[in-house]
Amino acid sequence: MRGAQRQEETAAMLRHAGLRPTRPRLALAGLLFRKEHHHLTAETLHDEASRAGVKVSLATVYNTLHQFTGAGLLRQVVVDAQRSYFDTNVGDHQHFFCEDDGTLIDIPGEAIAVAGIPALPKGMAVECVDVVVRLKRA
Amino acid sequence: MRGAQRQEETAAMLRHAGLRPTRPRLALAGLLFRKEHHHLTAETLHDEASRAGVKVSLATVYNTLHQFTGAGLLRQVVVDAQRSYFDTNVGDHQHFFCEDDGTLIDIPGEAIAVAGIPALPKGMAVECVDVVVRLKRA
DNA sequence: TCCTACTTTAGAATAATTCCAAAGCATTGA
DNA sequence: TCAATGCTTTGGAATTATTCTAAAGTAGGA
Repeated sequence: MRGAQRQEETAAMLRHAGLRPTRPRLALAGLLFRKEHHHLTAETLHDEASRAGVKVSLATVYNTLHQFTGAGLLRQVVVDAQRSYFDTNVGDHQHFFCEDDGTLIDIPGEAIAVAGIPALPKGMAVECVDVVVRLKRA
Repeated sequence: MRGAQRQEETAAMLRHAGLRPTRPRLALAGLLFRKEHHHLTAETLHDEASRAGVKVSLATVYNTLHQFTGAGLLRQVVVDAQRSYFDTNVGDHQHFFCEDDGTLIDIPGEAIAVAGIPALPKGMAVECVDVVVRLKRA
């Protein structure tokens, strides 16, 4: 049975991340990682779950997204003061952001390069470098 | 009288930006541009105004910050889903962001460089490129 | 199976920001 | 200079996204 096997793989991934493979986490992970990379918000994932017949509270969706982000399974992209996206692609890459429709588009990590970051303040370490190229209709 | 002259300069700046030099706008501009560049939030500017004896509503602070940003007098820096800063430095530069204390530190534009931005989606133009180097205590 | 600690949940609470309709001014032309 | 006109400001309510809370549920080990 395919579904069962995938579920077991997902459970292993969660355990590996130090998270118990609970029903909500398995369901959300299933929705998040079933297909190619994409960008989503807590709200859209919650809706998607509802549509898929999975009943999880919005609070759980937020908890799960943050836990997954902390575990390196997701990446959070802040583009706007009122909207924050989660990206299932945690590889090296950056984003275009269309201000008109709020869409995110990936920029491959091989393409883009940031050079010349100055010496860091004492005792600090770089966690990540986020580049957002903001676009608007010409 | 120095104050009066500066006020007139500020008024000219606002008119040039297509904004009527009203009392609230003159007062806030005075606070914003009186000293070297800095980073602030609507809340901190509102507090600063109160302390300076200027009575403006928070709504007006928000309006004014957005109008100034639209006019190119300020730049908005989004670092966090719940906090957005305004920067009085609209010149070419980027930022370090200390996740621990929520501080912003400038990175001079001469220092940092972003290369390899791919072809833009049809009909789109780059509005700006924002780089945030996220730091945490080592 | 039972225990314990980790999770989920619904709904309240928070925080930042925007909306609203009424009252207040800056500007312009007579 | 003065009034008419339309842009502005205001306080408070409304909105939105997110987090908190306390109680009920569940996974995993002994």
